[in-house]
Amino acid sequence: MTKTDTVLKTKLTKNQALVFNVLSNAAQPLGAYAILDELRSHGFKAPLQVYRALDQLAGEGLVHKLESLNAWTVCCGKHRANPPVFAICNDCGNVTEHFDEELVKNLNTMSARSGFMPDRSVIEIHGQCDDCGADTKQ
Amino acid sequence: MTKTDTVLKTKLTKNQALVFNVLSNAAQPLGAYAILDELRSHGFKAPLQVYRALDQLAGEGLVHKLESLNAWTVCCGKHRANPPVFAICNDCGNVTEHFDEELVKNLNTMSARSGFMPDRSVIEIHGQCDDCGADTKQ
DNA sequence: GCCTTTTGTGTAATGATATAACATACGAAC
DNA sequence: GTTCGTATGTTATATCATTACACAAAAGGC
Repeated sequence: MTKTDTVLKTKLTKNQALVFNVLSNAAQPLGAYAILDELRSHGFKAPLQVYRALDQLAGEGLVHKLESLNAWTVCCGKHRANPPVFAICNDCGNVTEHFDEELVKNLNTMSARSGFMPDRSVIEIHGQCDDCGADTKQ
Repeated sequence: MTKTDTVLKTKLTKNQALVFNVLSNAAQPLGAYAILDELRSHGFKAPLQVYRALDQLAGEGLVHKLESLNAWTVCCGKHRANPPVFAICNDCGNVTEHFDEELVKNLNTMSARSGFMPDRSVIEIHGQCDDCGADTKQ
């Protein structure tokens, strides 16, 4: 717990709240075992305590899993029903969450062409963020 | 080796060719350890033999990793420079590879807004495929 | 040729991520 | 206050991936 004990939108259980707060205060996405280590001082001893909380939080849309990093981050909260798009910087590791109506339409159109019914979308773009790009332009 | 010993586009090493053929003949994406098991009869003994081949094949664009499944599949070969989009059926597990110029444009536009330079995109849509959707309609 | 360098391969050990199975505690409903 | 569902605790294990080191085979210079 470093920055803030974030206001919770939903009634969370003790473990869910602990995990959510660790993620809220993290500068970058964390792996489940990193979260576990953060919470050992609160009595956490086993990965399952973390995974259970993460699964429940993800189910409520409060956190997302970054599949290509095997890491977790809090939801920015700005994308209503739209699937999130993550931009992941190869250099500094920063991750930003975005959403785009047009892109969602495209995905739906594309899915419809083959009769596919989308349910959950994983969109993660790896590349170089603005800051790191600026750094390398001498 | 069941269906065909697929014609190779590039000069592959022995292990790369073995792994590529296993994936070519698989109905669905395979995990690295499933590939390993398929190749034990060819003398494979350690996961690294599989992972090395997969990394090299992925580098040449001959196979893709499905990040949300931790599994691997051959490239359909139809998407030139465009990032692939995978549709993954929750029910039957079938995975189809697509691409879409419009979608790529959207991703690029979206990235440009925040000064992000895309390099590699992971786009995986989970849902229900046409066949499985038809099954559940009465 | 034959030496050197690069690339591919073999093997063991370990690290990192995730889940199964079962036991216990706690709060709400009745 | 007993029952029942949900949350939690704990151990063990499954699954996915890499490190470190050794050896072999092909490619190029001379």
